[in-house]
Amino acid sequence: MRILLIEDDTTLGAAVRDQIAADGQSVDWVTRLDAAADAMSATSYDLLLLDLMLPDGRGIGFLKGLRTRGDVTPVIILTALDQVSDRIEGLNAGADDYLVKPFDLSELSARIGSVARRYSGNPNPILTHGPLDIDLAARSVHRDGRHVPLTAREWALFEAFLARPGQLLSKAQLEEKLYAFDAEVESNTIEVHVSRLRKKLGSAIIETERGMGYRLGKP
Amino acid sequence: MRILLIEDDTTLGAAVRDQIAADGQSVDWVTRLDAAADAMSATSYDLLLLDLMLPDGRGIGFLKGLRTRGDVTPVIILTALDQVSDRIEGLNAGADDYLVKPFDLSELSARIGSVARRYSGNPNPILTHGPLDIDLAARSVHRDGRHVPLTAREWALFEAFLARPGQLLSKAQLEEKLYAFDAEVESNTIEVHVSRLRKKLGSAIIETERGMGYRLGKP
DNA sequence: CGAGCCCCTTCAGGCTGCCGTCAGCTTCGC
DNA sequence: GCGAAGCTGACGGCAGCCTGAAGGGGCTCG
Repeated sequence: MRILLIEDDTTLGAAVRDQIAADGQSVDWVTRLDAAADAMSATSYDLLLLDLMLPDGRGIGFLKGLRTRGDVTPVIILTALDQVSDRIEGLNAGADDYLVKPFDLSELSARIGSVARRYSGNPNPILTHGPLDIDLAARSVHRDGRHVPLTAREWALFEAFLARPGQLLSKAQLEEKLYAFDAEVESNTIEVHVSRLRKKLGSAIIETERGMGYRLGKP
Repeated sequence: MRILLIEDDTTLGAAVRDQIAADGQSVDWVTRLDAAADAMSATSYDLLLLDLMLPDGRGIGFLKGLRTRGDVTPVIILTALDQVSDRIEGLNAGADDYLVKPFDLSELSARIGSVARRYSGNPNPILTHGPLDIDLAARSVHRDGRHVPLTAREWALFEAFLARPGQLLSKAQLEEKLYAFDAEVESNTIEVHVSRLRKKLGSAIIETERGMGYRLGKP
């Protein structure tokens, strides 16, 4: 698999390059967007690792440009900006995943592997939970074999439950998971999203513990 | 798991403390390095969360001091400095992980869980008490392997007993624990809830000390 | 640049079941 | 055996939850 790394921080870049190489992949490393464009016209890559803050522009624009030209090469965003808005912007721009710096190199390997599997035809690991088949990497859920589309918030909420199966999660905890550290929510948003998840995935999927919170139901 | 939080920002500190508590861990929070040293000489902790910039010195020095004295308590660094040099310095000084502010509280939980697992091997600590298996984080109780659902009040009461095993707790103390300061309870609410707990968990679980209060029974 | 669409948040009305209260009974200490 | 303290079944009120609907913001497409 050929990977193009676009990162201007030389220390981090070298570390990432070495990690990928150690995983047995082939890497090209550039530090500017124009160099990235050159490299991509010369070679076809299977995956881009894209820093968002670069000397000659923001990576978001570069990514949007790619997608509007119909390029579907998988992209993982590397960013120090860990505002939720930036992640959402990145994903909306067509990124497949993101990593917030600083990150573990092993985590990087895992995400690369996940994206690679998604595009290589090898099936991702599928969780099954009752009538549900969940592909975490592809962010897709099937209910009785039928694909159920989830919105961003719904997926985030569902993921929070999947991460701690059977554990009780208070509304406060779920809000922390869905919103930024400082975000203020002053209504029953969580209830509404839980309600929508139940409607889509089945009413038994999430159990209510009155006065305490919610938990993932038994399969 | 006992966690010591060393952080001088009161807003962030309170948020972190609440998150950890919500995860079912026990937290002590200090704002200075000398207070941290005091706390550590008084108690043994399973994990330190260490801010690097503190009113009475840099956390790095504190951490190095710990390690040279042979202390191997896991340390997660919390820092606003997201320079690579600082991370490397922190890790070289003997930190096990780091979090760059601002960070998601859920991410904090994940890292704590990861360190905890690395050092204990258990995903969630399970207390056993006679026929009961208690998972504080998940807020679940199993009796002879069967899940016993508790309501909010029942859980709060049960937690109060678990926090002080074997210790006598007066009805007044329990009321304080269950209700806000200004609470007015003018009946036998505690008796009723104790009765309900006994019915669910077994009659031996809570012993009555006539005229004095209640205590958790022996396993 | 405007229209249309989708998603998210907010709100309100309705419902469920938890909790506090009470009463009658049991247990305990003396 | 007597009084006080504790136990527990029953029940109504209301806090907490559910959900349909509406409004607004952002994105896409023409």
